[in-house]
Formats: sequence, C-alpha cells, structure tokens
Amino acid sequence: MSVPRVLVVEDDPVINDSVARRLRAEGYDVRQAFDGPEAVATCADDPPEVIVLDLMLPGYDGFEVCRRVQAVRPVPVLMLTARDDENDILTGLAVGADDYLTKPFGMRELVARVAALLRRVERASELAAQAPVVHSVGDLVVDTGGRRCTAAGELVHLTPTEFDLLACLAAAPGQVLTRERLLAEVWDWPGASGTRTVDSHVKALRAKIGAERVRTVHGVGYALEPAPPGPVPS
Amino acid sequence: MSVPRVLVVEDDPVINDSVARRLRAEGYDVRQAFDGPEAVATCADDPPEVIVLDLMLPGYDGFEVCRRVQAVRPVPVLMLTARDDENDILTGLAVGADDYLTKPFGMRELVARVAALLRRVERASELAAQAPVVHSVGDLVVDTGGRRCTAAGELVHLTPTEFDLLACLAAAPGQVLTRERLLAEVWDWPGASGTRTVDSHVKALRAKIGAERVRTVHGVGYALEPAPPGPVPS
DNA sequence: GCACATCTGCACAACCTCTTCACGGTTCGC
DNA sequence: GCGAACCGTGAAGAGGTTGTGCAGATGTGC
Repeated sequence: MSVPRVLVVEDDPVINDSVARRLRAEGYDVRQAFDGPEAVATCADDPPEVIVLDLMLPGYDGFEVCRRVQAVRPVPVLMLTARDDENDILTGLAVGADDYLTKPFGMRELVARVAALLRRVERASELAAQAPVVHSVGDLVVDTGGRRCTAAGELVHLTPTEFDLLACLAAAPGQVLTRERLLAEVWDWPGASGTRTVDSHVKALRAKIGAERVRTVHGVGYALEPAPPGPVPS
Repeated sequence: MSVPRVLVVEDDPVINDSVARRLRAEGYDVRQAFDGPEAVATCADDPPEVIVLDLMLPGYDGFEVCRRVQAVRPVPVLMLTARDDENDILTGLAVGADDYLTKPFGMRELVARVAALLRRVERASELAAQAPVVHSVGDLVVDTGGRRCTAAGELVHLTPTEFDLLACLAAAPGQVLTRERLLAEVWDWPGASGTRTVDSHVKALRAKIGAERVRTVHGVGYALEPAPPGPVPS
C-alpha cells in the first residue's frame, strides 16, 4: 500500500475537485465520482483504500452507495453530511460508514480524518497478521483471543480449563504432549498431583469436540489429530 | 508560533492598510498583498498562520488563491465577501476557507474571527492526532468523537463510565478483556480494589444495549460479540 | 444549598468448575 | 495367555466466580 487510493464521491464539481486536489497534494492516488452508480462501478473495478462519500447524490444516495460497496468488500468510508443532521449521521454509521464530517468542513480536518482511517486499516491488518491468536486444526478453530472454539463450523462451549487444554494441544497439532507438560502449561506448576485430572478434562473435551480429535498415546500423553482421519465420507 | 503571521489579501489599499494596522496593534506579524499572484507568491515563500482574503481581486480571484495556497500547505482562511451571497460563501468554504465575514464588517469582529481561527486550528491539530472516531460492531455503532452509541439504529443513552467501558470493548470486538485490563483502561490505574465495580457497570450496559451483546467468559473477563446472533438479512 | 444523576462497594444467592476417588476396561511386555 | 501398568468413566463435594439489588459516597448543574 505504497500510494493509498482514495475515491471522492460528491456531485458538486467544485467541492469534488477541491477535495481531490487537496488529497492529491497529500500524496494520495485520487479517483473521482459524481453520482451513485459511478461510485459503485469504480469500486467494483478496483476498490480504493478509503472512500470520501457525500450523502446527497444523484442516482442513488450515499447510504445506498455505502451499502453496495460494503457488500463487496469492507472499505473505510468517511461520510460528508450537508447539515448537522443527527439522523443522517446515525443512519450513515449504521450502514457501514466509519467516520463523518459535517459541512461546511475544513480541508485540514478532512485530510486528518482520511489519514486516521488509513492508519486504522493498516493497524488492523498488522494485528491480524502478526497475532497468531487463532489456531486451525482440520475443521477445528481455536480463537485464543476471543476464547472461542468451533468444530465443523459449530460453536462449542468450553469451560476455562477445557479451553486452555485445547489451546495448548492446538498450538502443536499432531505433537504428543505429556501429562506433566500439560499440567505445567495449563495448571502452571502444580506439584505432580493427581495426573488423572488431565484425563478428566480430556474426557470432557472429547465429549464436546468429538472423541476422535484427541489421540491417546499409551504411556506418553495426548495429541490433537492434525486432520480428520481420511477424506470424510459425507 | 510565538508571533502568529497573518497575510491580508485585499485590493483596496484603504481597507488593506486599515485591517493590517488593526491586526498589528493586536500583536500579529502582518504581511500585505494586493492581488492574487502576489498573495500566492507570498505564501509559497513562507506560509502565514492565517490568511484574511478578499474574494474580489485582480489577477485571479479569491477562490483561486485559496485553492493554490491550500494545495501547498493547509492554511486557515478568513474570507471577506462583498455581498451576502450564499453561493460565494459555500464555494469559498468548499475550496478550503474556514470562516467568512460579509462586508461591511467591524474591526472588532475581524480580530475576534482571526483569533478564533488560530484557536481552532490549534485544537484541530491536537484532535487530528487522536485515534479513530467510530467503532462498528455488528449493528452496534460507537461514536467516540460524538460520544454517542446506537444499537440497531436506535440511539442509546449511556453514562460516561458506561460509554468508556463500551468504547474499550468495541475497540477490540470479540476479544476477551480481563477485569484488570478494563479497570486499567477505563478507570486509569485503580489499586486492585473491588473488581466487582466492572461487573456492576457491565450489568448497566447490558440492560441498555442488550444482554446478548456482552459475552461473559468465566474466569477471564468480558467480550463484545462481533456479530449479532442471526445471520443478517441483507 | 439543593436536587439530581452517577459511581462505588458490599452481601447474598445462584451458578459454574475443578478436583478427586474408585472401579472396570484396555494395552503392553514377556 | 498373563500380569502389570495404564487409561476411560461416572459421580459428588468443595471451591471459586458471577449476577443482582441496594445503600452510601461522590460529583454536577442550577
């Protein structure tokens, strides 16, 4: 994303040009659209990083543009409202706008808001990329950040300990973890007390995510099956 | 910005001088320009903090001056219009002017407007540095700038603490935040006193935005549900 | 100063979880 | 095949965590 693309949607040529010029001066790759259909068409082609969108448009209005564009791919939208109309703002935000400015607005502020939206997008993608908070093992998904787990698309309710246990296993799919190791990871450092505690929780886990997903290795410990047995005969 | 520089652009020497004199008396460092090209040249050299700009100018008019100057660097512009022409005013604001005065104007008012512009710019640049303004989570919209919140399009009244709490949760949708984390974010650094305070406010929040939107994660904390239960009927 | 809204902390009840034990079935080494 | 070690299972008590209502403290605007 070396040169962020910005789409300016505004029917008044004077305002559109002036906004576009200002944003180009800031170093953005700016496209312009002057009505609803044109805006949607431009986005379908090649979605920009940010959209600056006026609400009052010929064709269909800003809300509709927002809906249609967002339906394809989520794009940050900075909304321009002619009046300080509470309802317009709230409606706009409800249909997917990310920020708003009321006319008359200062160019400085507009530029700042666009930059803020871009920062947010970048930050979000960085977070998604560098935070391996989600483990996928076959059709099992373990979201350690949200502490949720789905098996074959179905949400599974797990108790705290069950979740920690599964997260631990999912961090190394196919690898066998000893009871001692699991006790250390999930239960901190409990003097090697009843190792049967692990068994109990494995049992509970199996009952919830399917017994075949957790393999017992006799004399060693447990492992999460990397992929379901074979090509599932569905 | 110890001594703010002000550029006065006005073709009538009498008015120009009188404005300049008055502003100098207020302690500003004042330059003068008497036509469009001169104004642009002065700005290219060394942009002032504020421009007082007449619309009727020889060379090119005030709009053009405004556009060219703003293309280089955003500078607050106080526009002077001969008539009380709505179109002129709107066009001017669109090309980057920040305020306007209609002739005939009083010196006192002009001085006040210039001072207000300087204040506003300072404040705006502070604001611009802040984080994004709006969080959308499902059909829940949290406008941290306007400190407003809507659920399914309906405006919801929240107390300050409730709003901060929700904003904190909305900043990381689906992520579980511990009570300690929430105390740190919303209540600054609370000696680890009653974490039950969080519970109380969560209860109040749930009553207002719908209990199903805030998920309890036993033994860990709370999370905002990323998407509402049912698949959205588009 | 007063009325009002809001925040905080507590106590209680309800709920959820963890752990442990004993028993029976299974696997492994010989 | 046999013994020993290992694992699965079920149940129940103990302990911890959360939801809720309420009262006092605090802050705010008129």
